[in-house]
Amino acid sequence: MDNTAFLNYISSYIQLTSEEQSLLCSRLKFRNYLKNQYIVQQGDVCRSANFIISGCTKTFYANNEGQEHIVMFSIENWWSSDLGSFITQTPADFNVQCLENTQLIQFTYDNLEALYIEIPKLERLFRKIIERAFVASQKRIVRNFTLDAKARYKIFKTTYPKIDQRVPQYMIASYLGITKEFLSKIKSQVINAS
Amino acid sequence: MDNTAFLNYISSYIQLTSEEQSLLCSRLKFRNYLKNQYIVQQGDVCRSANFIISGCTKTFYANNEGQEHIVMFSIENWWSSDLGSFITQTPADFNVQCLENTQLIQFTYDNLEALYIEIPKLERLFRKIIERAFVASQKRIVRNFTLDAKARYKIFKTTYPKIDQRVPQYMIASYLGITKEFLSKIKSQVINAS
DNA sequence: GTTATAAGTTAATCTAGTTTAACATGTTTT
DNA sequence: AAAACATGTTAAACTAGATTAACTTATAAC
Repeated sequence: MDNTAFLNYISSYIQLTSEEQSLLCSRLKFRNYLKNQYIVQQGDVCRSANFIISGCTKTFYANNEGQEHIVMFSIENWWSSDLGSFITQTPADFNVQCLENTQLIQFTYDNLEALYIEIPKLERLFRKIIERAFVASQKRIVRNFTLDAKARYKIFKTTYPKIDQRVPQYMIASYLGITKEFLSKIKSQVINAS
Repeated sequence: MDNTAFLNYISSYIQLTSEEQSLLCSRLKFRNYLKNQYIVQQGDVCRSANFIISGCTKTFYANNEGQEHIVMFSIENWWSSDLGSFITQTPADFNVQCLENTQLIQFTYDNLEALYIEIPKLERLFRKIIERAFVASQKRIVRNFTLDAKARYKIFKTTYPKIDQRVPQYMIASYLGITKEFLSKIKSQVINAS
C-alpha cells in the first residue's frame, strides 16, 4: 500500500519525526470500495474517518420524499465521512457513496483516539484540517446567500474543475442547491455570453 | 475577572490538572467592548479568538452594495471571530460587531500558539470545539437547501430562543437569508396558524 | 445493431421570496 | 413633547428558480 500521498498531505500541516511517521504508517488501514457502494448510510453510526487515496465520493442527505441533497464531493487527498456522526458516534444524518471505485485510508474511532495518545501531534493535525473545513463551510453559507445560482456555478467550476468534469451534472445541480433543469439553463447562458 | 464560566465551558471538552488550570488562567486577557463597537473589520487581519463572557455579537459580510449578510450570532459561552482570517492571519472576509456591551476573553494568535505548547491538551480542546462548529455549519447548509424559509425560522426560534429575543428582527431575517418584509409575513402566518 | 436505461436539454407554467413604497410603532435626542 | 431616527408591518408588482412534461443524446445490455 502506498503511503506517500497521505504523508505528503500531512506534511503541509505538521512535521513528524521518522519514528512517528513509521508508527503512523504501521497503523494505517487501507480499504477499497466499488463504484456505487456506500461507505456510510443515513441512520447508521459512521465508524471511520476516511482519507481518499483514489476515487471520488458524494456526501448527501435524503429527505422523506427520497430527494437527495449533496453536501460535499470528496476526491483524492480529501476526507469523506459524516463527521458529526463520527465524532459523537451517533446515527448519521448523511450518506456517503462512491461515485467511482475508491481507495481509502480508514481511521476507526477507537483507532484514532489511540493514535492521538501515541502521537499527540495528530491533535494539531486534525485541529488544523477541521479549521480549514469549517472556514470553507462558512464561506459556502455566505455564497449561497449573497450570490445567485449562475455566480455560484461559475465559482464552483473554477474552484473544483476536476470535480465538475468527473461528476454527472445533476449532482452538481444538487450540490449548488438548484434543479438540473435550471443548471442546464445557466450553462447555456454562460456559453452564449462568451 | 471571573474565570468560572470559561473553565466550566472547557471542562465539558477536556480535563485539566489544577496546575494547567492556573497556568491557563494566568494567561487569560479580558476585554470589554461597547454596543456597536467592532471587534473585527472586513479587510483587517483578525488578531484574536474571542470567548464571550457576557454580551452578544454578530458576524457578517457586507457586499459591494453595502448589504449585510449575517453568518453567525454569538452569545455567552460561545466564540466570536473571523476564524478564517485568524488561522491564516490574512485579511478578514467578515465583520464582527457587538450588539450589546460585551465582555470577552481574547486569545491573540501568538498567545494561543504559545499556549498550545505550554498546555498541549488545548490542541484537543480546540479540535473538539471546531469539530462541533463544523458539523453545525454543514447542517445549516443542508437546512438552507431542504427547508423553506418558514421551516428555517421555526427551527431558529426553537434552537436559539435567547438570540431571537435579544436581536432585532431584521438581523434574524438576514441570518435566515430572507428579507425583513418576508420574515414579517412568515411570523404573521405562524401566529394565525396556531 | 437494436432496445433499454440513465443523463441532459428546452420550453411553458407556476410559486417562494424580492422589491418598492407607504405607513405604524418605538426609542432616543434635544 | 416634538423632532429625528431606527425598527417593524402590510400590500402590490415583480423575478429567480421550481415544476412538469416532452424531447434528445449518451451509455450500457442483450
